[in-house]
Amino acid sequence: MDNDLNFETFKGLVSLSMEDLCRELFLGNRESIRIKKEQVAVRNLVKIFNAALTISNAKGFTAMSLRDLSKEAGLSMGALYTYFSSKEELLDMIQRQGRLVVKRVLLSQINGIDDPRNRLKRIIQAHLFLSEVMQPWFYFSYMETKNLAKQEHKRAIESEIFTEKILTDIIQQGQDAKAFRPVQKELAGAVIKAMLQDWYLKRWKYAGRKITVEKYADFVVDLIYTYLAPLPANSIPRSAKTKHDGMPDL
Amino acid sequence: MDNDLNFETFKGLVSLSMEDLCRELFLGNRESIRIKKEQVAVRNLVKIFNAALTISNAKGFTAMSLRDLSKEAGLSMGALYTYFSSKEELLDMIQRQGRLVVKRVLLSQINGIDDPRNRLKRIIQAHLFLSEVMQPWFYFSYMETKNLAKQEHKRAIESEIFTEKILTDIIQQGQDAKAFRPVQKELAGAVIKAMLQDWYLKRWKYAGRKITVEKYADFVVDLIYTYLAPLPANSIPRSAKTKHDGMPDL
DNA sequence: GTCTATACCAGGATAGAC
DNA sequence: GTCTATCCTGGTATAGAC
Repeated sequence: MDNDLNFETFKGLVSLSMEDLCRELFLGNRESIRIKKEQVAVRNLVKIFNAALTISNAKGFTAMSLRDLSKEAGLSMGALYTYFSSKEELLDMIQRQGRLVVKRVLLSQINGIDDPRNRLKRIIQAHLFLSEVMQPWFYFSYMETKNLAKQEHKRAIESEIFTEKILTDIIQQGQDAKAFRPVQKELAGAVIKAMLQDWYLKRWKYAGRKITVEKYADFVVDLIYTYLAPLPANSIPRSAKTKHDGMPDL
Repeated sequence: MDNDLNFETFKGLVSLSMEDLCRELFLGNRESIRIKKEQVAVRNLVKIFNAALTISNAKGFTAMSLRDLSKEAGLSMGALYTYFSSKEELLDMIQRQGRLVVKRVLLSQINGIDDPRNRLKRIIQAHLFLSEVMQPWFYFSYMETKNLAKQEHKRAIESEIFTEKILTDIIQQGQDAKAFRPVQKELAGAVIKAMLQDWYLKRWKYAGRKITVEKYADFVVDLIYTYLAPLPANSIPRSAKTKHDGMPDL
């Protein structure tokens, strides 16, 4: 039994129901939310965020009117504006909460795992499982980044870079320990990230093919283990042309 | 010298300047464009499409007003409407022209290459080089698919599946010929596609790191060759758990 | 805390002069 | 072929009753 994580276990470890997320969001944004009773506020925030994510992910946040939102959430326009002061603030709240949770969960999941192979496997599994549980949030964050104002936009990019750096650091660590062969870690990190993102961006496709998140995780881990496996001592280099060429990593 | 393609050669082979693309689009849409003189029409279409792609890719097609577009293109609102009859039609035109070119170029590029390894390399290179030349179109197509009406939306998805099927067919062919080891070709195709898409979706990132499209292509080809390489006869399977398990491919 | 009614503006679209 | 002026809908946001 190695350091494997399965999806059910993961779900048990993290509390990420819409209600949990909205409660945390409420507690972290009390100043800007006019409603003071936690019960009421959380109940309505759940309705608002569910509706906002559903509509936005179907036709885009810009195309979602607040009249749409009001109808879908079952609250009047006036009520909506007691939870946020502008449409833009609603956008920011969703993005901020998403980033907060991602950072916390990813870090906690790799904490204490030292072996590079296990660490790499775990971060891949954790990212995929997390994006499965919070699929609408991840999809939304990705698609609506461009609609953020400068400040929040910058934070979104930092968050993206942060995740990627976890990956490249692990690869570096594995190369130092000779557990991985020398490859361009920067590109390797980028394409792993691309594969992780594809899971939540194309979920309809994978669902239609009955591919579970665990199967996808196994596949990605296998692919990347194969690529990073040290060469047997007597073997011919797999590619003379494209192996590590000393290009400086960022 | 194998069947390699470099980016300069590719650009010489295909005619894909904005003017070429707009001329083809004009000739293919004469009914719906009120302007009849080719010279005038093509000149203005270039302005319109450049402006539309620039603004849309910065803040989204929905968020782009026709007043924005009019200003950026240097044409009046009235003039714009002689080239398309509604904002939605403009969207459809961009998407249709994009799909048309992608299909034609990809098929022509792999035509005549029979060896599965070379064929796989070529399709990866061709897709990356094409998306490099037409980056704004690719980015736009990806991001604005959800804004399409039902019919066009369906076509966009078909086009996506089409590209992926080229990949999985090549993998199948390579497996039949024992040039590739048995893997889940459906998942392999999906993640290759994800890597190809990352190139045009995150171009700012790669540009900032001074990674050229050729370097990226080499990296992806190397990664996937390594993964698909047949196992040496006496070796231990790389992963007992995740190798091909007879899951039906779609 | 929540609703209804309304202000006000920006959006897509078009008519008709040139 | 192109522009300006204008129409009208539907958007965000708020005031004030309950």
